[in-house]
Amino acid sequence: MSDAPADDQLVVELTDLVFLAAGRLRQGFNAIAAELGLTPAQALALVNLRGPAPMRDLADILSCDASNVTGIVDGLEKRGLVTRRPDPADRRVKHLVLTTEGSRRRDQLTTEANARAEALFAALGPDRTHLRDLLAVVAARQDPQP
Amino acid sequence: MSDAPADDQLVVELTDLVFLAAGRLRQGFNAIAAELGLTPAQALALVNLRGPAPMRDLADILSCDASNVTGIVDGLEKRGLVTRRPDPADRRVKHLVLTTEGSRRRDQLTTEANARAEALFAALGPDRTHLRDLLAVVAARQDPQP
DNA sequence: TGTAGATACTTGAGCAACTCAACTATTGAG
DNA sequence: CTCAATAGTTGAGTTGCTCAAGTATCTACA
Repeated sequence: MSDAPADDQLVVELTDLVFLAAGRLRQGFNAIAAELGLTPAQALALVNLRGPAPMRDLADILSCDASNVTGIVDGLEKRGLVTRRPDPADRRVKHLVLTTEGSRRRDQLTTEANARAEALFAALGPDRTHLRDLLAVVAARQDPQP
Repeated sequence: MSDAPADDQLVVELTDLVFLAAGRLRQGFNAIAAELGLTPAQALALVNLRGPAPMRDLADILSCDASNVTGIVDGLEKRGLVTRRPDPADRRVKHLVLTTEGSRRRDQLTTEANARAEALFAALGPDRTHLRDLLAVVAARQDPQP
């Protein structure tokens, strides 16, 4: 059995550091979103819109209620970044399609967010692959506790 | 110069993994908070209350507006977990003091949250120290971009 | 075919968590 | 003594979310 208090301390440190890194990344993302006139949720939806896809799919990706997506997409549509296109094969479904401007804004968002992330991880140098591998092990765990 | 597209891909992976790990940790924390009848913000405030401290300090720790703390502490006080004690030396200040029940609930929260975090990081084995060291490098960076 | 149950989306009510501006009470510095 | 700064509160407003209910449509099966 290993040293329990030291173990505890390590887990606390890990938790704090993960939250800190995520916080920096999110803060950067939100700042760019704001520059582009988007709320964080709208920006998050936008970067997850590649091809045309039903609204339901977006709700699944964002793992939130469908009614939430309605509001977020309303905002994107009002800004002319996205349109709802009815699916002829299933008239319940509306596909979300990026407009030209929406596509442009989405690319800008991902590019700039990536640049910020790049800057954040730059200090690691080649160890970045190592960090990824370690985090991948954590990610591979099934959701613990019901 | 290194391979730009591959670099980009790595940064995207790192970003996703950090968000995923943070998401799991937060989800676990919020679940425990809910079990204890606390909202996430209340739980976060509670774990950051050690000794008696001015409300201002808590606002700084949580890096949020002072008026936000007022509401959160109202909730904790209504649940009997915390009391406001006026500072005799500076009558503008109110110190937040944990009640016995508040202390108990706080310990429970930290203990259980730690157990969940422990479970999340368990798959790493001894590599946990390595992960911490890498994340510490990231954390050491000054906030990039103004 | 007809109908019962599932599914996609919307609407409305409501809550949590936040910010900002304005206010009161108090303190500290000149 | 006065004036700017600070601690805390209040109220208005926003965002992001959930849940319940409703409409329209689809699917399966008896």
